Amino acid sequence: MWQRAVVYAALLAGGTLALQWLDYQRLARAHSGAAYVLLIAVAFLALGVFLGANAFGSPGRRAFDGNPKAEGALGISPRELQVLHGIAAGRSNKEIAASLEVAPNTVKTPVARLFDKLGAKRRTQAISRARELGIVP
Amino acid sequence: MWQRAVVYAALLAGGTLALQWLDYQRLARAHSGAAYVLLIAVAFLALGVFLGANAFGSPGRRAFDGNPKAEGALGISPRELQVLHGIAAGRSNKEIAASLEVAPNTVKTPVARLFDKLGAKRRTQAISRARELGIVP
DNA sequence: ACGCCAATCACCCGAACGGGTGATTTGAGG
DNA sequence: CCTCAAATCACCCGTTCGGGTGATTGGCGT
Repeated sequence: MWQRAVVYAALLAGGTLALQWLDYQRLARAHSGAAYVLLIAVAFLALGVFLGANAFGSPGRRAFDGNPKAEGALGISPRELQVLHGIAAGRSNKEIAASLEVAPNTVKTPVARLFDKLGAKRRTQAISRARELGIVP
Repeated sequence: MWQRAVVYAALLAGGTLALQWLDYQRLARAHSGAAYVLLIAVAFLALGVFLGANAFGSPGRRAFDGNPKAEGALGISPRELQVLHGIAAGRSNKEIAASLEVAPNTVKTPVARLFDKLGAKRRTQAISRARELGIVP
């Protein structure tokens, strides 16, 4: 995205300089200079708006892909992540176990380990922590 | 915010035109015109970036103000909302009761009513539903 | 006046959870 | 080979939660 914007900027700047050079003789006459400068200003304003919106805007529109850094730092395993998403979706251990096709007792182990890793005492706190860390949306 | 940007734009445009007019004589000489045009272009590019970022960017930076429509439609009372925020923050009934300065038994009533209104069977599900509805961030 | 609703609170009891014990299996790495 | 960690699972037992019962009070609308 930044590469594309840089290309656009280079093209526009290059075009501007080229026109400047070719029209240098005309620029010295009448009032055409003021209109020309305004045209440049408007063009660059539009480019700036485009760049600003794309560079700084709409982070929410990107697909959520978790926070692999935090997951790695906390040592969250793939299974723990699966269980965490089940918890955050509002499901009980029993329901999570059913969807993972394991016994309910089995779910309790990654749950307990998630609590340790997230510093949580209960499910709701684990969700809250995971959201702060960007691990769940 | 838009008003401020418009003021900035008007000032910059006005300043540009004033300089244009005052320097019209100088513009007809040497290469100073190319440098001048580039200066204008850069200034408007910066303004554009600023406008773009603020107009289209960072929706997350706005203060979260809930979803009063959904709250009203579901009939969620101010107390219930307080309790919901406590739940979403990962707190136990006991902790929520302490912060609201009521008995733990008292918290259970709005909790139960939130579950009814959100169609939830447990706290985690209530959080999930409330987030879907935009009631909690 | 009455009815409704929210808020407060107590209590009963079952379910789910969560901390703890333990066991086994598997796979990766040294 | 050994060690370690993850995953699987069972069980014990205490805590929290949640559905239910009930009561009282206060505010608002009819």
